[in-house]
Amino acid sequence: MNIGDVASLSGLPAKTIRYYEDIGLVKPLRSTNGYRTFRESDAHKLAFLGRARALGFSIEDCRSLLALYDDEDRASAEVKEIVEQHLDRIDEKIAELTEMRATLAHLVDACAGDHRPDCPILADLAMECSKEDQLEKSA
Amino acid sequence: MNIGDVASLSGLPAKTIRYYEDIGLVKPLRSTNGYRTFRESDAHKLAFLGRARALGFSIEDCRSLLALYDDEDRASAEVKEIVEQHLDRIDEKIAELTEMRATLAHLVDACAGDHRPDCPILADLAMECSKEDQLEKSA
DNA sequence: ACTAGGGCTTCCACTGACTGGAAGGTCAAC
DNA sequence: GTTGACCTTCCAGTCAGTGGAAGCCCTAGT
Repeated sequence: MNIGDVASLSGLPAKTIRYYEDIGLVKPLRSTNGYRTFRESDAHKLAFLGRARALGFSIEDCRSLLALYDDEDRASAEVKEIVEQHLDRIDEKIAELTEMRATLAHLVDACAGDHRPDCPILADLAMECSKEDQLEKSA
Repeated sequence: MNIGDVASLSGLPAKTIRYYEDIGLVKPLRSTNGYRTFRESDAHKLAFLGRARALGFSIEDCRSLLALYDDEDRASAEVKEIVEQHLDRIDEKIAELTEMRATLAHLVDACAGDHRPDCPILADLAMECSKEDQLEKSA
């Protein structure tokens, strides 16, 4: 298989596949004309990578997961460990975004959004607020 | 004020402040020895930037918000527009992460996480599944 | 035999928003 | 006068690709 074939099979851009070879995630053969030649197993690995990346795993996580995938004697605990850590990072991000969301929604609500210059959003970002507001915030 | 002073006032690292000058977000003066000299207004802008960045606004959003902050004749609608768009992007991200989270949590639940090699997580990533499983997934 | 096109190759530069570090100038205190 | 903290610039690296240029390879059509 040439790179275009695995690209359509895996859904990954050819550029990305070349990059994955660069960083050692796949090791396709080369035919005499210099073209990369992908085996079935390479195509599987690329599809695996595509799905792992879609689930938000970092490249280094993917590298570990691929190694475990290749290792017949792995302990499933090792896999689970990686996934659980990733899950924790996702939970942190969701919490962070949710907090931002709440603050922003509050600001949007408070802003008239008309032609006048008065804007509680800018006021808040600039912290042009009274002592009461500050106490309220720290509470 | 030197850069160290505004750094502690704004909570931003000095490196970041230099970077913000590089990209034109702040324009401190220079004293004869070459040191940056920050005015009160610069310190305010940096604090503004710190808060906007903490709320997840991109640098380009920050640039627009700062311009509106400086513009006495702004319409608050312009500010609100930027914030609402940002809010939409955040909602998208939360939705994306929440979906990932659900899939991953499902996988973690299904994995024994012991010394044995059998691992539904890897099986799923590899899509080593029967026709029934595929139907179940697409349903 | 020639040419057009599509696919493939490498290499370099760019993204966002910094961060780390090296090499060196400046300043206040001891 | 020297130590140490602070400041300067510049270069390189982060993460995970993406875009583009220059050039080879292969097949189909004329």
